[in-house]
Amino acid sequence: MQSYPTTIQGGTEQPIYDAVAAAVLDQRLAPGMRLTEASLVELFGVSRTIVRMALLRLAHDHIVQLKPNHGASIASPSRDETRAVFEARRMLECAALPAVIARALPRQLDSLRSLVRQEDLAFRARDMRGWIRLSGEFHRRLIALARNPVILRYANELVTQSLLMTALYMPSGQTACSADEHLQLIDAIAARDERRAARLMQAHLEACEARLALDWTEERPSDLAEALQLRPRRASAAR
Amino acid sequence: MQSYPTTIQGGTEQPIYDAVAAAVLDQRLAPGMRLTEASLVELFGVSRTIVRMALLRLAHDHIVQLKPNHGASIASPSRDETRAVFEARRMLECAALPAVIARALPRQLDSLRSLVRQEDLAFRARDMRGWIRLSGEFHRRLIALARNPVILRYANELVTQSLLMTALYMPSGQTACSADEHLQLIDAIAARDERRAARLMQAHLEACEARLALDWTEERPSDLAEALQLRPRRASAAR
DNA sequence: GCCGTCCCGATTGTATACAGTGATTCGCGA
DNA sequence: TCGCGAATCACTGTATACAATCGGGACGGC
Repeated sequence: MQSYPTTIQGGTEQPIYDAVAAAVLDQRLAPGMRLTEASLVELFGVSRTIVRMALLRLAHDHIVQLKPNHGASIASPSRDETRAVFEARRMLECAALPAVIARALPRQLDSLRSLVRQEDLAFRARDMRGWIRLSGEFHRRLIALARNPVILRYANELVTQSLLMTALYMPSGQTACSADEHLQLIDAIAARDERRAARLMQAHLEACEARLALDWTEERPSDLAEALQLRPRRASAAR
Repeated sequence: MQSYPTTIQGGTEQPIYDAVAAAVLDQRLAPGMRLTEASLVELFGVSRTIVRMALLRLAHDHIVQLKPNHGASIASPSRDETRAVFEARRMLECAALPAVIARALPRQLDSLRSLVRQEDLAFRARDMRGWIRLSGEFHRRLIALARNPVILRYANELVTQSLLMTALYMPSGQTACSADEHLQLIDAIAARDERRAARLMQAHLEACEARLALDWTEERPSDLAEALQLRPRRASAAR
């Protein structure tokens, strides 16, 4: 089970994909922000064809939303989607832990520890963007130790989406992911304690989700009647 | 946690995507088969633009391979990829079982049992294509009971790829997935026995993988020297 | 006869032109 | 001043034209 091309090496659209993805991870592109094809054409000096390919790939990875006849905007996942993604992460990352424990080398765990130190540094420096990016990076590199390209790809997707959700639903001035929990997790892995590692990962991701304001106002009503808390007088095909 | 659009509703390219995907699931399109843009244009009566969008999506889902300047062919995953996909399935589908047990309704399990009966019928009728398709369908519908759209999407991808791998590496006249194992799995779920269900799923997927001829000839040598079982006389940058 | 080279056909990669769609705005009339 | 409708604009959806690239076959030299 060795490395094989995990992400299809794109062609000319790759720079656009990378730039948008990086901007989302750094939270420079906020959820909901529109991406018109024309603006990207101008920024990257390529034709709309290329831009559209990039947008199609970004949409497939749930980084942008693609509404017919309305173009692309940075995805702004609903609360339901957020809950589903965090549940999926709990399943997936916990399930990957045994492979991580079996295959991780001590020096890789050390490298992970130094990453957590950076994370803590960024936090103390009040560099929230860098800190959030680094804590995502931690999960990515942890799952990478399982040496399964398929799981790694899925985990990458989910972590990226989680960062979007954090940007959307994190109450300002709140913390997202504690570096301490990350360190404990590494220790459990180093000790080859599958049960404890799984328990810590589960609790950690639950805590991350709990810190988000997913319950404050349940799902902004998309329907006017619902928003006004009225029921339509006449039957109008209640879906 | 309700349903939200799990697959991005494509536009005009959807029929092409569906046709190719269905053909792969039915094993009418064999791995490695080439798909030229021109032929799809003719078959579907749309422009190359649309065909390319379909191919891009199919490539993203690892159903077709897209080599630069060489166009598209049905993916023919390597043995390493096959092992990785089956390992990922073990992780993912086992991890999803607790949610399945918690959320599945009795009538849904009954419907699943009738699916297994169909599967058995197809097997007895020597309808191998139908049988393989149905056994894939079983896994898909089982994971759907976890009611997590994200996990469902990933499971769908992996099952589809597994079918491709089965087409590639299944020794002819061999069985792939036993209907009996499927029934036992349903029973364990109905009994809400998480441990047994997980053990059965793990064993079942391991058995599926073991039936494939992944070890017969280890990875066809890509290098001439390796193929002739020689070592280069002079040092030539051994990678 | 064998090997290297050149050319040609087929196929993909990219750009652009044109059509269709949705939303905003402007103008007209009450 | 307000409401309503039509023209307009910005943008995306689709088709097509042109450029680039790769593989194979013919040709000629050795």
